[in-house]
Amino acid sequence: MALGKDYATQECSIARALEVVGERWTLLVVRDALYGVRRYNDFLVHLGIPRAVLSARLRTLTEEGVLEKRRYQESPPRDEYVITERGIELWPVLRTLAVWGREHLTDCRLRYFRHADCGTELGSYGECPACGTVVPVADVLITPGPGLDPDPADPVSRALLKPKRLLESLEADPA
Amino acid sequence: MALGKDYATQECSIARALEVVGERWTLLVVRDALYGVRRYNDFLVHLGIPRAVLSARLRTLTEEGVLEKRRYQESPPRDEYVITERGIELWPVLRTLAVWGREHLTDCRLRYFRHADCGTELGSYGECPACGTVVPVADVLITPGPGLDPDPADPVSRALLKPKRLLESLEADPA
DNA sequence: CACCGTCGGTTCAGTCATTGAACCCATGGC
DNA sequence: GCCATGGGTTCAATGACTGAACCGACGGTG
Repeated sequence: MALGKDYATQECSIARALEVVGERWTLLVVRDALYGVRRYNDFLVHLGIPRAVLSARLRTLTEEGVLEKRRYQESPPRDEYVITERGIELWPVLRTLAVWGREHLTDCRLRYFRHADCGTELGSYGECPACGTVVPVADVLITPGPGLDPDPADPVSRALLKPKRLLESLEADPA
Repeated sequence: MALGKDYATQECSIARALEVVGERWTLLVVRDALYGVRRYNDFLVHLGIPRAVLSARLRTLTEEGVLEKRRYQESPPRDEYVITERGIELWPVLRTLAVWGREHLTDCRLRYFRHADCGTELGSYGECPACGTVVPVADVLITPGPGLDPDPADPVSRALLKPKRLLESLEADPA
């Protein structure tokens, strides 16, 4: 957080969590990482975030163990940021935020989260109403809704127009 | 949010939600409101937040329909801020944040959330494992854990040392 | 070899939010 | 008359965010 350091006096696991993921942009970076975004430039164009802020967020998220920086080619040296187990466990937070935002703030469906096995839309508690089970993150299928711009400018948004599973690396061809 | 306005380009209900509750302190104000805090001064001492920021947060949360400002006595005029249905629906977000913070960031249990009817601690999905039902917010009992300071300085923290239901107005006698 | 483009950054000046302290005002109690 | 309480506002200083510019390592092209 770091305006006046942190939520100093708060004995509360919510406050502790917000010290890590409560800064501006941070949860959107985690969202993108869950969506399969891994490369600096993809975060950059998809979020429209200043480079300095992105660098700072990637660094602290890596230090906190939410992302892992991984060399994926040697020449030229290139790193990607992959979400860790600790980051994956933030999915319920993002899912519940999405539910709240959808119910109260948007008038048109932007995305659906579905159970990949059967295509049913997830219920409010992250369960599959058809199968009656809680759906693991890797089995969540994200599909576009009617409210989404059908021809977005950046390649990451274009790649997200196709249904895909969470966590699966996103291939954004710049075409 | 309002550093550079908002998350302008994001077509995403998570981003919309964060525009409303993503600013520093905002989710902690909502947490306190769910815990039963209603009065300006109680928020102030419990959060240790600058007065100007608290006033700003209470105003925007009221404008967004998360809190409702209500006159509770006429002379001298006194208002309280009561959480609305829209605010209550943020409970899953705060609960999942608390679960994540507890799992990854704290080494000692600070608070328990229990089903008031049977005393069982809530499961990861907000359900009562004993009764097999999702527990409504008003039936969540919040009880202190071993990691909590047994003799806190401010009256709100002292009032929260006793088990109480969420939403129920908190009586913080200044004693 | 010269030149250009890409990726993943850092640096920097300007703007805007946050902080903490001080001040304010209406009312009530002594 | 005087102080206390609740609920604020104002203000200077600090520090985070923004956007643009710059940079270095490489690869590809002519």
